[in-house]
Amino acid sequence: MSTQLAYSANHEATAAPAILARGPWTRASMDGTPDRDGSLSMAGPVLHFTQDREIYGEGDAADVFFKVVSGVVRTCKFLSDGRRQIDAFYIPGDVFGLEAGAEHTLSAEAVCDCSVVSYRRRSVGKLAANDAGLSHQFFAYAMRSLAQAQEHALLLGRRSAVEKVAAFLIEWAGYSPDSKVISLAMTRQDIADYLGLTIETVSRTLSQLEREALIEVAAARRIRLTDPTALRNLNS
Amino acid sequence: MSTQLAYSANHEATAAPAILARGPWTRASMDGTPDRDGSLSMAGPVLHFTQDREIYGEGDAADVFFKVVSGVVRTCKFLSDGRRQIDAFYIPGDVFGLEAGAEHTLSAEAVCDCSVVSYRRRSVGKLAANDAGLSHQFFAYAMRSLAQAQEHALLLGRRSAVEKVAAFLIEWAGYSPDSKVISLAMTRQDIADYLGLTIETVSRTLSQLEREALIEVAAARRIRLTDPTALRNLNS
DNA sequence: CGATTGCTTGATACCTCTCAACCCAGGTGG
DNA sequence: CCACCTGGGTTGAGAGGTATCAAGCAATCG
Repeated sequence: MSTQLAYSANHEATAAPAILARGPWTRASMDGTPDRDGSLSMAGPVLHFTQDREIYGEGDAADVFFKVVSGVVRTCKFLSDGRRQIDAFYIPGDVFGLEAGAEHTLSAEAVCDCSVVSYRRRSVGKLAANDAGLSHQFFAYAMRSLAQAQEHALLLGRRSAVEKVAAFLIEWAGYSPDSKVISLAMTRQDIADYLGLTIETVSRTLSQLEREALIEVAAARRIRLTDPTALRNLNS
Repeated sequence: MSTQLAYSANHEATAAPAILARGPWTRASMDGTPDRDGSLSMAGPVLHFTQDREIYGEGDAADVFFKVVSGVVRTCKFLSDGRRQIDAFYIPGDVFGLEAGAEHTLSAEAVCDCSVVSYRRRSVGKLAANDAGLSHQFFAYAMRSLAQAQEHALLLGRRSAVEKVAAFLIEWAGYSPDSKVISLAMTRQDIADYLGLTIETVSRTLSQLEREALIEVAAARRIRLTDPTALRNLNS
């Protein structure tokens, strides 16, 4: 938990701007999001969620969407027997929960204690109708999410456990202030459900990578990339 | 090959309208696509591709996108060692190849001989800028594709081979005129790469389902769903 | 402290892959 | 016309990777 708080604090300090700046094209952030173009009036209240609290469920009315202020959020789907597939993690600055239809197609939950801003979708729709630029932003947002989902499908369908874990580490190194040390907000179970593996396989694979001196597991949630290049080469 | 031709002919006969009507919210079709709202002038020439011909490659300039007229198209990604993940199949009426960025993020190939109409993206963008309805259609299209990709990720990450194959059969039964008999345009390899399996596992699983009397493999590309309900129950 | 939670590790089972042989239908050319 | 070849599909035997089941460890929290 201390690691989680450290992680959150980390991002709260650098805050949204830095993360938005890092690359809107690789994350589900939106430069055109209301509070960036000055029309802050559209933003609803900031909401707080404690760890593992559901933000919305699959099938819930999608009349609002959110932007992460601090902490980390996950979106996921469930099978009736409880199997879970995590679709994406969202870090400060990222937008999630935006839908075309009336209902959410996934659930969203707080990975750690986190706060999010909500936006009424209706008012955004009206705004977009009069603002070609903004509506293009929405399209771009959707297509960016799509590209990520497709990359994720490739990983799930065609990569081995080592490759999956390596890809995960590299992805998160990119979001870390120090790209050599990763502070994870999520549990092994979250990682497993994101990669389509079991918790044990994730753990074993991390141990294996440590044995091979590619990484160093300083603490369970704190991983140093000893050899990022070799790690990257695992994914051809 | 005879089965493929039969399949194509089938769809050519009923043609785009029927397939669009079947449910734009489950497929990557677009009601707002130019040739539907009367501005047919925007459509480029109809192009023909023979089986397995590449329509565009990952990284190619995405200045045009396409709509299937007849036949079936697949979009996919490759790893450097040749592993392939098929992202989606497109049937007549479906739009594919639309991007937010300048480049295609996937490759597209002809599953069987097929013809497609091309559209210049630039002109569509201009049109959308003046037409809130159309630009919303683009957003809806992207979000629909996203929802499909997420469902696909759940399948890839959390379902067993039988469940995957059953899901595939049920999906295609939905696109078939007779929902009990499926005519497949794609090879076992295509199915395998779509489901994240090997060709042998697909074959074995189909045999198993036939042994259990859930399906009947009339011909390699022609499958009758003997017990659709049981098949559906496999996916909880 | 004892209990709980998250994580690691081990032993084993099982599912899917790999490698290989074979079948079958269609097309080709002698 | 038939032998042959080819491509797609099926099936089998065995290997391997990941899951399952179970135990143990460390940190946190009451």
